[in-house]
Amino acid sequence: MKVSKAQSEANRQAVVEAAGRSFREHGVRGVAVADLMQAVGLTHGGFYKKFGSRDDLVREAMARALTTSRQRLTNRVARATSDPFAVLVASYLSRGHCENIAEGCAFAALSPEVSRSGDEALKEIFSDELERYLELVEGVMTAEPDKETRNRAIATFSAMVGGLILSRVAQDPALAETILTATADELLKD
Amino acid sequence: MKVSKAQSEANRQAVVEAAGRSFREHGVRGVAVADLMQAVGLTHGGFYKKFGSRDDLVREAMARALTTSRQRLTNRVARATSDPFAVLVASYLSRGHCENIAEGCAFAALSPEVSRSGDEALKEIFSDELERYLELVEGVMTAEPDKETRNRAIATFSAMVGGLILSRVAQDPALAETILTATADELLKD
DNA sequence: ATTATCTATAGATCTATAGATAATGC
DNA sequence: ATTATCTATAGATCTATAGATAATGC
Repeated sequence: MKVSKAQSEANRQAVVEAAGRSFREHGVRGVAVADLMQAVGLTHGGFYKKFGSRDDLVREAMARALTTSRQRLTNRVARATSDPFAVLVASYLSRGHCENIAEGCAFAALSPEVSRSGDEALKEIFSDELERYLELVEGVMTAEPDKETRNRAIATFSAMVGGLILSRVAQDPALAETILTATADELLKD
Repeated sequence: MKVSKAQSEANRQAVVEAAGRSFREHGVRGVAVADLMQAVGLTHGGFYKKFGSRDDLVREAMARALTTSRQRLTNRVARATSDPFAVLVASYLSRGHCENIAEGCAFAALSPEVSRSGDEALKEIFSDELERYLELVEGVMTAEPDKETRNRAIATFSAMVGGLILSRVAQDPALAETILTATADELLKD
């Protein structure tokens, strides 16, 4: 029954990753501790030896999910050969991102739920990461940002997040696709 | 204990309205049937004489919330003296709307939660209303819409919804305000 | 007589804890 | 000996139903 210390830590990390995916896919309230432990092949009893509370896991999983997605975006932009801004917008407003909510942007998946959370620390995590996402967009737009650049970065990220969310609401696949492309095209216009 | 037929119907409508507000404020999963009945001054036992199921109420309350918000927007735009598009954008991306989630746009409050719902009829309600909201934006932009107008309407509504959602995530009031104004300014620029 | 609402409760689900079990690590 | 995990369960909460109660409406 017992496993090595290294395996136990690996199990813990697996729970954090499974939680990040499940919370995005089913909502923070839509996942039970037992589900997460089962996803990693454990029973629910051991959960509280790994985490102080369910809320602790929510915070850890969301912080990880947000930084991972941001770093993935950063890497894609860095690898871009021609227009980094176009790569940023296109990879965010892509069909793959729209359909893969479990590994996608946590802002698009969970912002409303987090906004109304009573967990102030969780809201701080989202709020702090929002600043970093905005800095990322800003940095992609220009090497020497000014106030006008920042405002454009904010408007850009608003459209990206809103476009992804609305695309997921549209039941007609053609409309879902149009929302992604129309929003991206408008951002790349000016 | 018993009330008149008219009063009973009034109670039913009050439950639908309280549900619309509570679902937007606390999330669809964050509200219990007993809470809603209590908000109207009733006990939870009578709920199932008024509604077939909790899911039935969710659909009815969300359909009502979406059409009510849309009609309110339509009225404001119709009453606009100069620039209807500016009125549309400014009233959606306003501090009042940001702070009043209970009576605000259900797309901004609940889209992600509805997108992952297993209730196909609920998703159809959101999807169908999305089309009507897009038609509203389109109609405000021009009297004779073409494909390019529609794409701009889509991109506009994406930015509106995303801006409102991100403004609610920002914990710093100054950033919350900047997200609203920067997104609105960018939409009014071209 | 009918019925809108109330009280009470069954059954399901979830978080968190307690104590048992068995493999690790000194 | 320590401890990672398991089984079992307490306590809370939620949906839905059953039957009682009392006011409406024929």
